[in-house]
Amino acid sequence: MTHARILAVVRRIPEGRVATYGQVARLAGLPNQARLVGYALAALPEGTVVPWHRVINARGEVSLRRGGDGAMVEQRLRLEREGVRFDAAGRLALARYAWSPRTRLASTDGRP
DNA sequence: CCACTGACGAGTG
DNA sequence: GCACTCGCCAGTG
Repeated sequence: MTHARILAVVRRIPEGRVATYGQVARLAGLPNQARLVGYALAALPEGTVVPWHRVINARGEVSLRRGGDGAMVEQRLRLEREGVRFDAAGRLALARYAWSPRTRLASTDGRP
């Protein structure tokens, strides 16, 4: 199932890092299928343990969902709790928090 | 089987 | 940066 592949990738996102929908899709072997990632996360059964809050859109912001802004706020709070900072526009520095499968943890990079 | 929906992305003007 | 279009596909009724 495609959902399983997607979730497997999401589970690998380290704390304090984020990945875009498109990136997750690619890592899951599903290039150009970012929508599926969103769909897979939207269909998450309650109680499923995956860091869904670490998945954001390519603009570097938390995506709205059909349910309302409640969970959107929760997602942002969870990220801030992990050290991810948002600017006034509600966006985060993708160049700084974007996760690379090879980068792993360790380096807090952000500056060359 | 068909129509519609939806946490998106990249390209164009 | 904003508005619009097109591509892509699993679920649901």
